[in-house]
Amino acid sequence: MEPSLPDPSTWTHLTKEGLYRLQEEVAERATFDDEGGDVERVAGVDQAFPGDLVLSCVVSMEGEDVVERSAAEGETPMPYVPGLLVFREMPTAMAAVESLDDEPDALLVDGSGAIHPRFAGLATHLGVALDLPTVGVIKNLLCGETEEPTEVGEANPVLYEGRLVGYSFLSKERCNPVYVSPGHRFSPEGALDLVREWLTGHKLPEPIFLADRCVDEYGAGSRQPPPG
DNA sequence: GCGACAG
DNA sequence: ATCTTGTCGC
Repeated sequence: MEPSLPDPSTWTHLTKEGLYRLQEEVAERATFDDEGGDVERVAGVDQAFPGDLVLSCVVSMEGEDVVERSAAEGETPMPYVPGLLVFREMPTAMAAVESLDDEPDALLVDGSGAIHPRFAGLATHLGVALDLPTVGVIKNLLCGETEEPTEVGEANPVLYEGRLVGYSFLSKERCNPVYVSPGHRFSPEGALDLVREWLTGHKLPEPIFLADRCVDEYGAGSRQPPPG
């Protein structure tokens, strides 16, 4: 059995180099192959940051139906640093996913996967920590090179350090492309397929779109558990 | 040294 | 991410 990753409470005591090392370990444990099996239930994950708080919402779906929602909140552990976003969003995102009554077959995360300086974005950390297949979707490229797609449905490889880490993908007319990458237990192609399957007319796949709306309402309202 | 840089 | 009105276009 592999040794478990350090507890989130120790992260703030680590140096930048220590955090980099942690990400490298997570990347080593991640698998970028399609070994998730049948994917029926998919949950979207997104965060918001009102004041000093971190709010996370998860919306679990099967087909067209929302089958469950969950939320979690906490204080910001540390400021946002490009490449180290995971240490800011992980704790509440994990808590929100773990508070679901029924575990989904896969996670669509508002954050990157293999498209990352050390091949371990938020989606990868969540996947490895929860042992769930995950896919990362971002709106701005963190690293790597790609040819921007110009036609709806067009997807082009994102290369970083000679590796295929994901795809730039035009999901909707008159929108900027999104960048899709495997988090854990998905290949770059499988990750792109999952995003395509969960597109319903919005720029982002429906579970993430709804998690986005959910977390906004959760933060704007009386911070009560989100309604159905 | 300078700029770039998920959310 | 967040601070924010109107406005152009489907």
